[in-house]
Amino acid sequence: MALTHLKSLQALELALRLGSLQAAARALWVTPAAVGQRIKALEEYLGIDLVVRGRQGLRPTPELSGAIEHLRAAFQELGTVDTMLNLQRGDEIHIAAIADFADLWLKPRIEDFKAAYPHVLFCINGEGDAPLRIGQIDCAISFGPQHTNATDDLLFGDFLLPISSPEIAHRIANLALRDCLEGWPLLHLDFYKEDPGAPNWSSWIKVQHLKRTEPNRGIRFQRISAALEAIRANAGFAICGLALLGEDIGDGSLNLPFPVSTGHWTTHVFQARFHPEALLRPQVTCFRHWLQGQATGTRDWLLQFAQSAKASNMKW
Amino acid sequence: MALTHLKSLQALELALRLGSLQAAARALWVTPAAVGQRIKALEEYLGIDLVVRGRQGLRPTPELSGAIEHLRAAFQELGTVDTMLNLQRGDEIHIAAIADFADLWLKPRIEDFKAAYPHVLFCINGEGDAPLRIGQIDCAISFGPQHTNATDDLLFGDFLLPISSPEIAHRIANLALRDCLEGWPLLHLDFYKEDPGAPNWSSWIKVQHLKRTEPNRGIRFQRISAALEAIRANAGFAICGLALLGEDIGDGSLNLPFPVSTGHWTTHVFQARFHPEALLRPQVTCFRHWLQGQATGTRDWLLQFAQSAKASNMKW
DNA sequence: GGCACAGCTAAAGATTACCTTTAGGGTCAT
DNA sequence: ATGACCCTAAAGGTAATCTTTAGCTGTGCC
Repeated sequence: MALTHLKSLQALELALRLGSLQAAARALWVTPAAVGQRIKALEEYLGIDLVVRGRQGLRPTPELSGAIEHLRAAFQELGTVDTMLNLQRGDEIHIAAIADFADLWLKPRIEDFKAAYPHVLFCINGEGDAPLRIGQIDCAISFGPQHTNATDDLLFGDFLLPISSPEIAHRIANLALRDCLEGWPLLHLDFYKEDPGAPNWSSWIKVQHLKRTEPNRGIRFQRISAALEAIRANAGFAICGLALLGEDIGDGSLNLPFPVSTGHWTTHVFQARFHPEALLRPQVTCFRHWLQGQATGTRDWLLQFAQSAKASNMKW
Repeated sequence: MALTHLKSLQALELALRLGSLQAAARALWVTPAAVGQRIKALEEYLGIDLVVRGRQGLRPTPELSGAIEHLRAAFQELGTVDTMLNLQRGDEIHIAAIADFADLWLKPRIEDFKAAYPHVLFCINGEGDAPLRIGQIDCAISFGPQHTNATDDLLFGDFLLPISSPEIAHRIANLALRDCLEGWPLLHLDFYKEDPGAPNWSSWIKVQHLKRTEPNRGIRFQRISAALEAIRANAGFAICGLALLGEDIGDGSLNLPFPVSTGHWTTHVFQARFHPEALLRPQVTCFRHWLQGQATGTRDWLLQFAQSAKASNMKW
């Protein structure tokens, strides 16, 4: 009374769906003869014919026709099971991401993914759960001119605005706008230096008509995270992309002392390129979709934020 | 990329559904160790645990939990496929039925069943597609007092009414009712003789207050079909159950020259008894349901027919 | 605690299902 | 015709999967 000939049923379903034994054989990674044998075994077990080899492909016999839709549904479900279980498999995803992006955007979010797929290990820029292996970059995330080819996923461009510590923001709150910067150190982030659209202090001050001596003087930072650290310690002001600040804006640990309307979009964008071979692994594809979803969230958040400049020209 | 470990998935689903490896092993007709191996093989292939052996049964791990419902659905569908294909298998169903019932009710209808399940062969009272084999009665159909036990399926009781050929019906159409029978032969069917509720000519005529000499005289028939033949040849009248006449009433090849209100229900009923072991074969169970459905159809038809006596007291 | 019992696990050998290979026979288009 | 394509048949080998046997672990009972 037990269900037998599962492999025969599988072959039968595939052969009917694909229309030929050969196609089914390719899908199953076996020889066409094996598929024929599987089906024949079931036919002989049942004592009835199941398929007729007609011109241009296979056709089911009347005896089988009633069961076909159930057969198809069954293997559809099994396919889903297969995918879901494969997603839970142990796998290492190796990511090479520009350091600031990895530290400030990717790593804080990736715990969310790891919670859903606990057996997936990450190696980000050589560090993480999985050890570094040579030649194993599944996903590279860069910041640069937008590529229009299909192999790159656009994540988002950023929105740059001066930031400071809450303390400094408080101290300048009552000053006239044009005097706000005078006297404070200006921190310069190398990160955006190549971006033709990203403002530096010199250009931003000129556009905003602020009073400021020596706008190019100040400390240069190669790493945004180091600059943020300095800013939290009241070291001065920096022009930084909001997307990388994440919670720091919302929870008040960093402030935006100038109107949103003074911000500018970068022309460079963050984009991810996946190794085509890596996308054969369901985990990688799953991660890709997750990454796209997260990026869309950030993009929408930035858009809404920048939009708010028009609605209310408030200081933050 | 092909779906593998089908047997493992089957064992997994069964073990989870039944709650233990042992129960699954019984269902699959293998040893418990084999079930454990199947599941373990899948676990090792995936590299993740799928079940935990907790107190009182198996429980799925979080990694598996999301896929369980799909797994269950898949094997539910496959079970349906299995049943449907098994129904199409070649099988012989051996029926012992009281002859008149077999000839007049069962055989005319059974073509319908055979069309749906072309590979099922029937042997009815030793005749038919399948040869007679000793000790192989799957279903016995009798006419007698209704059994109240669960092993007998009630099919229907019959409704008895005088019948004649159309010609005779036409000839008596203008006579006074009480003179209708006088002069015609009365045919007696042995079939209903044991039934205490079934009228014979003598009792029927007395109740209807007809004028008739020697109501017990006439020809006796052991087989209803022979009597019907005679009636079609204008041999006279017979009191017969309508269920066995089938199309003959509807298409006018036999007539009911007296009002429906003069009819009587039998106290005996047709009932089917299936061999318990035979019911393990899906074809037999399927036939049983078909038989019940057909019997219900006849029962409803009879009821509606008898009911019509009250609505319109018309002659047929 | 000691003990039997039930259910799962481990290891090894046996068996069977299943696959590949090779060869052959249809059908269709050139 | 003839070659391409696809399915079928038969034979042999491989690997999956089963059984057997023994051992382990927790549970209930004395």
